[in-house]
Amino acid sequence: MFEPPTLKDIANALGLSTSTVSRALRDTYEISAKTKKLVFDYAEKINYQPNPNALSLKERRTKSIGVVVSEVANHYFSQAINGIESIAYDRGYHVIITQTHESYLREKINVQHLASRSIDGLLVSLSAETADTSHFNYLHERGMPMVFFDRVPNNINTHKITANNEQGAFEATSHLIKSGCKRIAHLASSDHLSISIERLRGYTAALHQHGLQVNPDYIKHCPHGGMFPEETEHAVSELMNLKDKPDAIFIAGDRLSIGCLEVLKKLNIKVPEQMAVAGFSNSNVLDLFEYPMSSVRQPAFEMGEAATEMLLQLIESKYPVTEFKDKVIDTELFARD
Amino acid sequence: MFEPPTLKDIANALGLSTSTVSRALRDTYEISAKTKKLVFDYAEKINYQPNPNALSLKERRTKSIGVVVSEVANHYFSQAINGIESIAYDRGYHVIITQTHESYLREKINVQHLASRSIDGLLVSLSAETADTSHFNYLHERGMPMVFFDRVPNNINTHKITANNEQGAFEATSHLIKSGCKRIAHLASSDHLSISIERLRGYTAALHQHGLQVNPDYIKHCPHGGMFPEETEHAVSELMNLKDKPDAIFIAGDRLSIGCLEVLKKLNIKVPEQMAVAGFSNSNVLDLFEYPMSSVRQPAFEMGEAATEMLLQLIESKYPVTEFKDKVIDTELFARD
DNA sequence: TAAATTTATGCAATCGTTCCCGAGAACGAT
DNA sequence: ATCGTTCTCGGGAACGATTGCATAAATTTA
Repeated sequence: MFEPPTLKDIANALGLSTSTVSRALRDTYEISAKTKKLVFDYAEKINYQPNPNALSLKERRTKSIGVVVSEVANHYFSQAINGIESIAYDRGYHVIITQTHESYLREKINVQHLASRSIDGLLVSLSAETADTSHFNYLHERGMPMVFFDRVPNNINTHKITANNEQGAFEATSHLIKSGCKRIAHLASSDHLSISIERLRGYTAALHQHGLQVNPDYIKHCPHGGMFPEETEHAVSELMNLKDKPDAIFIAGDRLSIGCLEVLKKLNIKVPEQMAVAGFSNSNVLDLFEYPMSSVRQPAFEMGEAATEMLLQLIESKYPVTEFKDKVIDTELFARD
Repeated sequence: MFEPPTLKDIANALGLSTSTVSRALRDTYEISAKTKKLVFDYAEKINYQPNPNALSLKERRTKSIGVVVSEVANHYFSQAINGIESIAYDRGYHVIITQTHESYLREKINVQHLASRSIDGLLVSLSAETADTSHFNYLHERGMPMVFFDRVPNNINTHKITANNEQGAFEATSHLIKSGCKRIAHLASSDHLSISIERLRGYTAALHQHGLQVNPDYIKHCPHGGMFPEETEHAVSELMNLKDKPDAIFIAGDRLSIGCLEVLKKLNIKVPEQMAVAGFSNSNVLDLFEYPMSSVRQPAFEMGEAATEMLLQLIESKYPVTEFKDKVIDTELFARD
């Protein structure tokens, strides 16, 4: 049905060979000016576009990069994607976005799919379920360029870019403490994620620094990052059923924040009077509340940009890269009362 | 660097020809069982994956569809995309997502890019800026299968799927009236979009039915659908500067709703005491407010599914399709007080 | 005028895959 | 022994683009 014109079409119409047409279009020195003009004009007229599949086959690259994130509905990721696209488009690369919905299996399938689509490189933020990264190791060992951002593995030697999670968590927790909270709980994503570990570290550091005890009962992990509402509900309920209820919660993520607020509303617990809340989130909607929650913002757009820069550097490098960067970008605390 | 195995590699290793290997892998009847076994096992061992570019070149199709939406951060679109992916993946298609950010130029570039990537079909929701659809007409005339959803053009004859915008707007506006509001303003996206026209129609119908006048000063359009904060701010300020201020606003979209609430908060106008608000939105975060706004939900996931079904039908049809559906799905009003 | 050089173009291989042919072997039937 | 089938398999031409090499014509040089 949809049959775009090819080099051969131009060649036949003009009584030239495909090689001449090809060279004319690519403005090679060995083609005469008038032939070039002839070809240019005709190509323009029929709106010729080179077939990208033929090109990819020949050049052995697709000029497209794959992106693996948990969900585009997450504000952090949608902003990061905007950063990724801004760089990629500028450099002539296409971006293929896939979502894991925090599922390990989905991640594996997506990565497999992307690799089989012969993309030039991979930009990844791990799913909450992912503990085993062998599907990435496999590709990495075979030379597939990849850069991790936000949620990074520790056993793959490549560029990584993360927010300063420990600092962000420290500041948010400290803010809660300074607001007068004493019993601060922590609602976290799955416990093996790099971001979870780092944010937990910041949280405990803040407690220690202010002479508060770390109460293990106050720390709740959601293995699927709050992807299932029941998960969050269960965690928050457990906190509320403690005999020594927390008076604040430091929440480790966007989706968890929204989920947690939903549960608190359902339980009819007033925020912030009965329960102070602060956490990581890139959603500006949270500012619309009568009493907005304090939030740690990650520089999502910049992280997307930086990760893409790094990936393109890997892709376009003539020699195998052996020195890898581990870039950490500071977060920003938007303190509210 | 990353050189996946090819048919030839298998053929050489096994002392067969590429055609035999090809046929063996595709389980053709003319290959003996033991040869098949041999090939299968070896292919399995080296994890052979057919080169998709070579396949696309040969088969003249890419098994991927392009999606054009304004923003993935919009909850309506992120849910629609989930619907699209659920169908597409099941049927073995890949999904390439592009964002217009409500820009006509960006849309044109993206569509051009997608077409040049020789995708098999297109799933489109128009940008707020788009008045001229000739970039789609051009492709459509040449036989590119395409399905429009949500924001549809009226001069392209193909499958379309929309929410019942008029009904939704009517219900939301009626709800405001029944809550006692008399001077109901309407904050809309750009005035040539199909959704804007239909929602405006529902809004005026509701006013008429309840014996209220339609005041043109109360109707404000944002040409970029609130993509720029100043746009919304300007529109809302104008409403607030009227000598006969509205007592309610019916808002035509997700982004506009959030933008409008931001402005109202900034102007220190209490919702809903000083200003009742209702509108189209698929964001569940709005329910977290102390006084949640009533919202019209579109069945985004289902719309994505349906649009994809239709598109795949067009793509895979043996004969040119001439009968086109225009599916309208009902919205649902979530009334709050 | 013949040889050398430049200029402009075409031929053919290549990328990885499929598929139309055709080739050879095995086998049974005549 | 010859022929027609059937079963396996390989050769080679596509698909659309690029590119090294060959070649013809045009031009310059000796």
